[in-house]
Amino acid sequence: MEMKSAVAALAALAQETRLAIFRLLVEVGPQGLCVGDIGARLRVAPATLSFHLAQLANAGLVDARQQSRFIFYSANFEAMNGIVGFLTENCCGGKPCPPAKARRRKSTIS
Amino acid sequence: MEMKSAVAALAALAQETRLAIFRLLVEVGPQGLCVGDIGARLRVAPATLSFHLAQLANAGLVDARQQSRFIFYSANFEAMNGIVGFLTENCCGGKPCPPAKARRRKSTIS
DNA sequence: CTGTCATTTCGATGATAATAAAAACATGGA
DNA sequence: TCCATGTTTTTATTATCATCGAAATGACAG
Repeated sequence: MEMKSAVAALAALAQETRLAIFRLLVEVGPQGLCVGDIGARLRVAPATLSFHLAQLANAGLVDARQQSRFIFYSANFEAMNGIVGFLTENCCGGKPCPPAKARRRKSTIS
Repeated sequence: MEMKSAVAALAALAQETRLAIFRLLVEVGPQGLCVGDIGARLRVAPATLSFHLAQLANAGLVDARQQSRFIFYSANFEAMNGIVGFLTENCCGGKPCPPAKARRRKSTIS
């Protein structure tokens, strides 16, 4: 994952409603939830919810699949893995964030 | 780390200039860099840089210490650890993001 | 085809963010 | 003290974001 998509993914999660949506989708697993159910559980108006889902989908954090008349959104765990990996590699020096010791690993991004 | 501070930390990193600043500070280690040096290396105007550093500091991602006439900013690795931990626990189900086993076909209907 | 339900798009509005020039605020040396 | 330098605030401008009602789109059942 490079800088630009990392910023996009972080920005997608850096919003209370969207983070709540994503966490809910993580919780329910690969099956996901349809838009109406998400809105009902988080108390988000349809238009607002659609807006946030579009941003999450655009950032690659969620996938959408049509099932009957409903559209089910589910968390994309690979994308999440990518974000965690990016942060770990680029912002922790590759380790689970060491205790401020000599660090000379260089980042692999330009 | 709870939801609100997680959003704040993610928002602080969800900006190209700030992410670049933070990565630079991670790279140079605990010693950090003074504002002028950061600005010189990233080509950011003083006022803009101060604005972003304030946001990073406010989110707890960087620490500032005065040294002579200069103010050195350094990455706060614990805070970074906290973010990674939050994402892993809340958005990956506690695991390093599960395998692609239960993953269905990805039919994004954008 | 037609009606209905689920979701998205449109249009508008208030809120927040990023940027930079200029002024103000430190801090340390002369 | 006074000056020079490093950093932050102020002020203003511009751009982007979050929200919602209303209208439009899309999908299925009959």
